[in-house]
Amino acid sequence: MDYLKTLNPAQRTAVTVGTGQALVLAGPGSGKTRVLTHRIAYLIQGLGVHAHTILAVTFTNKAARQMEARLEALLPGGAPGVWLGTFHANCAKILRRESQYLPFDNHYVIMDADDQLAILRRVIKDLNLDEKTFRAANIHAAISNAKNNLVTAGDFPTRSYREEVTKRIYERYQDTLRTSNAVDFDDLLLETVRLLVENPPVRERYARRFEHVLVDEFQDTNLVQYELLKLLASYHANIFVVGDEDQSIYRWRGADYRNVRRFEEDYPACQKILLEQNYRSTQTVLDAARAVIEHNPYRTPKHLFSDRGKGERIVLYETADDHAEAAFVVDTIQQWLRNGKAGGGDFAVMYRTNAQSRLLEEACLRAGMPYRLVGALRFYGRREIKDLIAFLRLVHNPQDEVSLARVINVPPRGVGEKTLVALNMAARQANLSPGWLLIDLGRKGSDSPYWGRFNGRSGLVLSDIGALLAAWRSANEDGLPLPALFDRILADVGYQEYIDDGSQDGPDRWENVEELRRLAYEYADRGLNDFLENLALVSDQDTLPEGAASAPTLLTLHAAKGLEFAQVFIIGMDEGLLPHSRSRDDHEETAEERRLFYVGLTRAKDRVYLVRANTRSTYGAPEVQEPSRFLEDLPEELVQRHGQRRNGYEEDHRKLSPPPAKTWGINGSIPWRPANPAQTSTPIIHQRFFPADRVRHPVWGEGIVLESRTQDGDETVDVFFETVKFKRLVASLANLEILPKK
DNA sequence: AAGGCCCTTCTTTTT
DNA sequence: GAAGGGCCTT
Repeated sequence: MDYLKTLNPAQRTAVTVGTGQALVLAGPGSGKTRVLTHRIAYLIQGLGVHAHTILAVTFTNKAARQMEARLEALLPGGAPGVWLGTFHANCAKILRRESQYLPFDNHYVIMDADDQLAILRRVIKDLNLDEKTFRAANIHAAISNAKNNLVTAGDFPTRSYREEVTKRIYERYQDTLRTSNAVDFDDLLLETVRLLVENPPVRERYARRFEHVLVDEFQDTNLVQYELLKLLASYHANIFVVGDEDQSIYRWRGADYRNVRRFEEDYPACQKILLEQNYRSTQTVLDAARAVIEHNPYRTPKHLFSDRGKGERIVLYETADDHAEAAFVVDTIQQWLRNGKAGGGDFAVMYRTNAQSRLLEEACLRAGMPYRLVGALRFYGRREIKDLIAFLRLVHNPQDEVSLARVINVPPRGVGEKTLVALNMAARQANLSPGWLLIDLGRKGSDSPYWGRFNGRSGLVLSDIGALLAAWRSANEDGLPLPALFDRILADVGYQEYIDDGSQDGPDRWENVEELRRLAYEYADRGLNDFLENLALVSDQDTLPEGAASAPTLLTLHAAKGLEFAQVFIIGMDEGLLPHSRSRDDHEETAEERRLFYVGLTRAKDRVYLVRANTRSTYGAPEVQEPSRFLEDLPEELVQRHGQRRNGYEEDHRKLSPPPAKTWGINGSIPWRPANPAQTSTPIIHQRFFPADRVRHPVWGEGIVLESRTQDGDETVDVFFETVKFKRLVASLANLEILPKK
């Protein structure tokens, strides 16, 4: 067992800990995933445990895949048979197998967030409720929250009018799911728990099967997940969990880091192992991160240490506005790339909200710099993708009312509100789902008993659609391969002509369809069911191509968990963004925002840049921003400040360089010279340009110097030109002429 | 029934 | 500054 030799003592203790319960509290970069994979390898190879009796649960598909890859490296042939996947994927698998005990059959479809909102909007309308008072999104949150806490529609409290109404919506929503032969994300977990609680023989079967249960990111489990684990481990009670309270960032999804403490109470004999050696970051990064996280109450103190040395100070850079913020990030990265001291894949840019990626993308495009964007794009959220998935879902499960409503008139074929209502009415009276009624209409035409329920024109149109659906279903049952089915649907409805309609983004949309088609090819031998299940459970966060990246990565702080990069930019270090305004008044939520910042900081191996903007456009209009309160937590000696003024040292600064007579620059604010010269600068050359200097460029004309610094034997000047706005120039090449002060 | 235009509203974070 | 909904016209 050579692989044990590569572990440090604490890691080895964790990997080889005896049976029973183990709680591994692992700081960032301490080899958490390593411990988990080695543990599995040790169980199989060292203790002779059968792979198929091991259940390993992760939160993201990305993490699951990563573990799979590492297992393959560790064990010859990998560890096939291990139930390795996300909570949701493992539950889907169990539900599919045990559908005989469930209120839906094994052709059930999984409703995503958009589908859920669509159902709720309709329910709210059907109940004649005011859509402003009862917003679908809020109701959705309430229902999801209930489900995460094991509260079913029947159990939903009615202490207030609002709760009463919510309960009614919840019930109707649940009815729609069932008549659609569907579950939502939360049902996957809740129904599995219910299955195991209500059917002792089934519980017994799974509990006996899973000799070992291992859990990653345990701090992010919610109550349903915790119960599920307890049920699954109820026979052998071998449960090995790994987590870090300080990295709990999914409270809003019901995650409760106190499950860590609950675990210790529920399993008093559990062995607790701390992993404190960090193999990722410099001591400066760790010290800064600790200074931040120590402001949070109720946590297990940890002493992370690193032997990587002190490293570079954290750069705090302030810009005039959000455009300059993005420009700074892109320019800085490009500088590193140009001098060959870093590769594109060394960089990550992190932000609190997806909306912040837009300006970054634009800046990258303008600079001609390739980048990888995680999430945000919402490939699966695109109209054309959702359309095609809806067709496929209908073939798989004609009861899916959400999908039917989505595509019954795609491409437009004359089915409007009236026809749809007629269809639904007829279906309800026939005690049949609209989808099945449609198929009957398609198969029998005017001989169908339902034909008479529609006027001539809509009857014709509906039976046409029904005929298509019926034909697709038979083709699928006769074993038509998935890609061929996909093509057939495209051809039958004339989808290409519909989506690539000569408009500007037509070709892009069609390209997306082809991308989905390519994906269908990969599932050719696994079939429609697996394809749909994966589409539902694989998120946009997982679309990031793996392997050595050569371009900077743009991602949210949430998506960054579990990853590491040589250099990390965290942008939007402003009050209202981080911490987010929605969490301002709640201590627990502010604490979570702090953990989010902590997660971001600890992703960095070598360098951190914290960037903020003095004004920023949130909706449309620019608004003045205050620096994030978290910046105050950083010890001054770990930080280098650059860019615009920052309260505190503003006064000193005025003495050093008198403000120019005329207000210039962006939004009327005046950039000043940094208080401390850059640590990295090599003062061999004499600095020629200073903030607020007026300069002339042969091409771009007159501009004003925002900032200048000497670095790597040259002087880099940031200039704001009237013509082309912000530019970063190398002084020796740019041929800049200094103009006399006005 | 469909498409176009204007209005509002909105933004956390994701399986 | 986008996307969805409501209201208008064809």
